[in-house]
Amino acid sequence: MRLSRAFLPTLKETPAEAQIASHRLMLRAGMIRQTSAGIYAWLPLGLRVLQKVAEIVRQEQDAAGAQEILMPTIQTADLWRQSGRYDAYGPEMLRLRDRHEREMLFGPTNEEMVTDIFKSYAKSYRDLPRNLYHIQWKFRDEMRPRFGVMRGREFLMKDAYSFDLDYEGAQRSYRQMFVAYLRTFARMGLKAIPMQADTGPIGGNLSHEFIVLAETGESQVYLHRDLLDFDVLASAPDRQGDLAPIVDFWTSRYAATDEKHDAAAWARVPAERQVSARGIEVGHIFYFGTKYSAAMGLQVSGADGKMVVPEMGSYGIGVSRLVGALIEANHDEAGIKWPDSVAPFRLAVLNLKRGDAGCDALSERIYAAFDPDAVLDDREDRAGAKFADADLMGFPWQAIIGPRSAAAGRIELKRRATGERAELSVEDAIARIRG
RNA sequence: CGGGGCGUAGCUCAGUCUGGUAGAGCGCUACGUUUGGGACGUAGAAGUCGCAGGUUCGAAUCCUGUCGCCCCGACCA
Repeated sequence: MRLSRAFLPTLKETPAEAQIASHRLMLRAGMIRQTSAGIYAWLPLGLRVLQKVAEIVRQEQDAAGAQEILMPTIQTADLWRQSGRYDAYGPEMLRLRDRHEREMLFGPTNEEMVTDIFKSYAKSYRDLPRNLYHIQWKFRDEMRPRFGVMRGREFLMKDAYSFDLDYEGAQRSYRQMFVAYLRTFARMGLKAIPMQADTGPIGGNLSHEFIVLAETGESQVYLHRDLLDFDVLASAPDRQGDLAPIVDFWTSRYAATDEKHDAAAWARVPAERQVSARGIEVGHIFYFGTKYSAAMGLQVSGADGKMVVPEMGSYGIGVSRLVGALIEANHDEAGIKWPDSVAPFRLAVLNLKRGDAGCDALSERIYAAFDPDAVLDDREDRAGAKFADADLMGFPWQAIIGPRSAAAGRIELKRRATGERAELSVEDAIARIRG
């Protein structure tokens, strides 16, 4: 992408409405544009990140055996009346009427719908277990949207729904998702810690919130430092095998949000291993038994010929919220510092002297090596403006090409995250960026 | 939904108290000078002052209503 032709509008000043870093930076970097309270248009830079985040989520869901579908945003009230949630949900649900005065709604979640769909086809115990997920826009009419995409009304969410024959199976499905979540967030460079969450009327211990630590987090959290030190990606899980040991490792160390905080248990964590911090919830998994399967009339024939009501769980990841959380966890005064795996572009090529034969040639060479995963700043701007924009938009690598070094056939390579710089030949720079 | 605040140029804001024909900086356009961390000069374009009523000779300014947005709280992926 050549910046001289790109729609990547950056702002020098911060729009007044933005309070927290991620919101400020998303507006300044031209990632999003608010269209009304809690509702945003995603501009090219933001959309690329959103898609990269979604793709990592997708890969890990697929690896965990879940299968992608896509359910509609608009649902009928009838479906929700079957579960009793149409009346229970309250004004958070955006209710609509179509031209025939039929009652509709913009889905805040999809338990009813997925259960209804699954019910149409699943007839036998052989049709289980299954896990279906989709990545779709949701709407919750929050009383008070805030913090940009962190707490919007419309948001992109991955939600998966598991169907199992019995509680043992539901536990296995839960563990698959638990492990998939650990890997998903780790691949984005985030330390997301599973913390015991409210299980509502079901009870048990099969509900966890995945929390990313960030200064601007909405809730206070307490955890054992072991959980932060553990390298999730160091070994690949055996998904066919027993995942319980992995889950046990995470759940045997103390980790709780404010609401679930247990001072007595916390006191048993060695003082030097105690971490108390602010956190952002980026995922939530839970088992809810037969709540929806029973309400929606889902049952299948068991091996013994008797009808069985499947056990279900649901597993959410706030995809659009993650973009905000990623920035909260990776920024400085100058702007965003994207982790490689989710960066909108891997490299920014800053041609500091457009028209200089050496600068132009080197710029084009290194740009061509990474296009379309690179931007070329070929604008008619001064060097300072280019540095500022590249730092703001947070590309992991900057290839800085000025007449001084270009004359010697060399460029300056800067790593955004660390500020580290090196003067290299184009070939060496390309190799370094490829990693 | 309770409490508070704000709507004036693309952005950040002044002007409102005390009514008198619309302002600044940044950004944008043109030209010149600059050229490694958001340059400088000159000239220029750009605003139904959120919207609707009302008061007044005259309203961004006063009054009434309304819509929108932000912050704190309760609530929440």
